[in-house]
Amino acid sequence: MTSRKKASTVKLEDVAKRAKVSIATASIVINTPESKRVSEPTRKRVLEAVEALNYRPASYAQQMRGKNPAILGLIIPDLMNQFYPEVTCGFSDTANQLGYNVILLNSRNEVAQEEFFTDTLISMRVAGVAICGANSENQEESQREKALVKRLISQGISVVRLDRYDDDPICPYVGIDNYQASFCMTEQLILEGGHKKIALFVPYQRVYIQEERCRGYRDAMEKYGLLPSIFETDQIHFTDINEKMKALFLGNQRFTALFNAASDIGAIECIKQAASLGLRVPQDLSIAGFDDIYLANIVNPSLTTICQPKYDIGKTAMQMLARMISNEDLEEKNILLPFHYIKRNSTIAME
Amino acid sequence: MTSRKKASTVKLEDVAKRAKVSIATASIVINTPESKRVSEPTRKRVLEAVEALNYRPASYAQQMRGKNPAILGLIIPDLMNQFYPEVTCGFSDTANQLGYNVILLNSRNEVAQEEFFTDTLISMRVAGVAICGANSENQEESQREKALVKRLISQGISVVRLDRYDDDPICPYVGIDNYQASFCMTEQLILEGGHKKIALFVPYQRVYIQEERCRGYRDAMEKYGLLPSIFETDQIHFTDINEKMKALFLGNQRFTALFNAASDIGAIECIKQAASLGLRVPQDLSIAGFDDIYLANIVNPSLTTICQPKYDIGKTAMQMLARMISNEDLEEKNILLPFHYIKRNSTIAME
DNA sequence: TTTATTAAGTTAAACGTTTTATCAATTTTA
DNA sequence: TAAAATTGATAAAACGTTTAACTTAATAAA
Repeated sequence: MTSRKKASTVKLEDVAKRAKVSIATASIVINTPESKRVSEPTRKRVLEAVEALNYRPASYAQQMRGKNPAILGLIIPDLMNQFYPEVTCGFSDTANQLGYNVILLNSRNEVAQEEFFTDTLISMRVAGVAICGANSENQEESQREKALVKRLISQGISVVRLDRYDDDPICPYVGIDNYQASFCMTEQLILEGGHKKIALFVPYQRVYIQEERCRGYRDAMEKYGLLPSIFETDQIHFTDINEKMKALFLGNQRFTALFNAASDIGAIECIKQAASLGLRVPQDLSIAGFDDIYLANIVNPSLTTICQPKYDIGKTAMQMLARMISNEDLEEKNILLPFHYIKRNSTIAME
Repeated sequence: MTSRKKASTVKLEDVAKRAKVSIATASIVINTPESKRVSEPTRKRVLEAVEALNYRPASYAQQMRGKNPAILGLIIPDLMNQFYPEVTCGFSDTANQLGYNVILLNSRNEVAQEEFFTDTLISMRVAGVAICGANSENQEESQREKALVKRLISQGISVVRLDRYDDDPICPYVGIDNYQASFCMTEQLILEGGHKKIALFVPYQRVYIQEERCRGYRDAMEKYGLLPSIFETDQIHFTDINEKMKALFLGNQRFTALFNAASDIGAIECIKQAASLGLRVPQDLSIAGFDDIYLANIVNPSLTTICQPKYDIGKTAMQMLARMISNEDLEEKNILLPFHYIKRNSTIAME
């Protein structure tokens, strides 16, 4: 990066000169409109100068004087994934309403990027950070990610976690009850679809929320005396989906339903693979996903899934962050928002 | 917004104290690693203190000293529209690579929001702004939007425009040649599809790029001696699409092709409406869109369209902005990136 | 008249960092 | 030995804004 010279902009001094008053007076006019300390004609002259020069106080100088910056960081793993623009919207719309600005940081699922961003955010002395962590590849990355959150907190920056959380909560989080959601979907497949052999697909990276989904599935199956069957799959590049599906749905095991608890994206990939294997969805095989991205309703057949309140997750995280920043104590440290089971055409329903 | 107190963070003074040196020395160690002005043991003590306290210089103080901020603004109309996350990615990935951070501002297609954002960005003294303007409802809004760009420029802030541009260029822009793209699509429908009666749908808001698309369509039609038929439609809520389609494709005019030049989103809506009217696409009616959003390839039938290089538009805008900020003069003020005609299943092809 | 009070402003310090100028101590050169 | 140069560190100013403390002049109260 080439070094850059600061562009000169209009400053309070210019306003004061034009209005023929001291800098202090100009500042008072601008900051305390109700103050009686300035006569009407003087106030008018200052405001005219502000208007004429289009003056806006430099926020860096205000910040130096002790004002907390109205800047927040939002770290997300992948803006191209349909899930995140909606979360981002919820977060940033709410932030704007509350008078904050948002620095968007797209980590591309790399912890190293997140670490770099963290340094930047500390430098900026942002008021708060919302983070939706990268898909950690392994234990070491998970640790680095945790360290990074702790580093932010140790610098006096408020942090909330989005969507993904942890069994060892180092900061508040906002998400849904993944256990309940997974339990609910499994139960629906059993009761509504009449399935007895249901396979669960989860990613190799067993982050905490994925474990929760496994647990929900397992408990639901056991509640109805059915045998849980959990399979780890490549949910990033889908390299082994085809092979696993062939074994499960064409072999002699004859599963009748597939719950891809990792994501809708993955479930849609499963629908594609089913077609290539000559399986009809949902007649031969019911497929369910998780997230309810926009695509879920477009794809053919449309996808039965768990709807996560994406916009609300972003919105709630922002509201939470605002409260943390102004040191209100949170009545509840973690917030689980309601989810919805959405029945579409990729699963059968018994009459 | 409640007033907020600044959180205390570790400062250079703390580092200096811990290392038992002056603030100046600490600063020198941190900023000029190659400098010979500090002895090895001293340097080591300082770096240890930095490490121990996890010190990062406050960027607002650096900014006050004259360093240009590494912050840019990106104003987009609607993050929920699939088009923009991709542009945003291209922009912000490139920005991060060049050492900049990006404030994302989602105007929700409201000029008033854009004006508010502009104030904020001026306050922050950002180095540059990339703006993709709101869909102006009328002439007055268009003017306000232009005024806002001029205001930024007058404050010494570099500005580029994305995707949407103008006949009166007040700043550089990045996009595609909408005239050529529209001409190309129309010509393909004529030559490849053998169509003679092709309807063009454009939005009521005739922004400049929409005019360009009209012009391209018209010229292509006239080149082959065909009659242009341009229809203004509600491309926001699609309230009159159904009615217009009924008239054109079920009436006695018998158009055989529809080019929705406004967007893919609109074209996909047209496909839906065609189905509800009992028209088969593409057998009864060919439909083409504009943008090539992700959905275009998912929808059934998949959509023939013009592919805009979304990621590259963002990336190129960022590179341009970087050059403007460092005062390199641009060899070309405006950049039109290549587009592609993409044939899919929503249009017929003669053998 | 003298003394408070009020009105309408101004001065100057502070915020955290960088950098220029300065200084003291040491080493080199004449 | 004295002068000059070098080394290693520091003091202080500057950046743009806010604000507590202060000033001056006019007015009101005693």
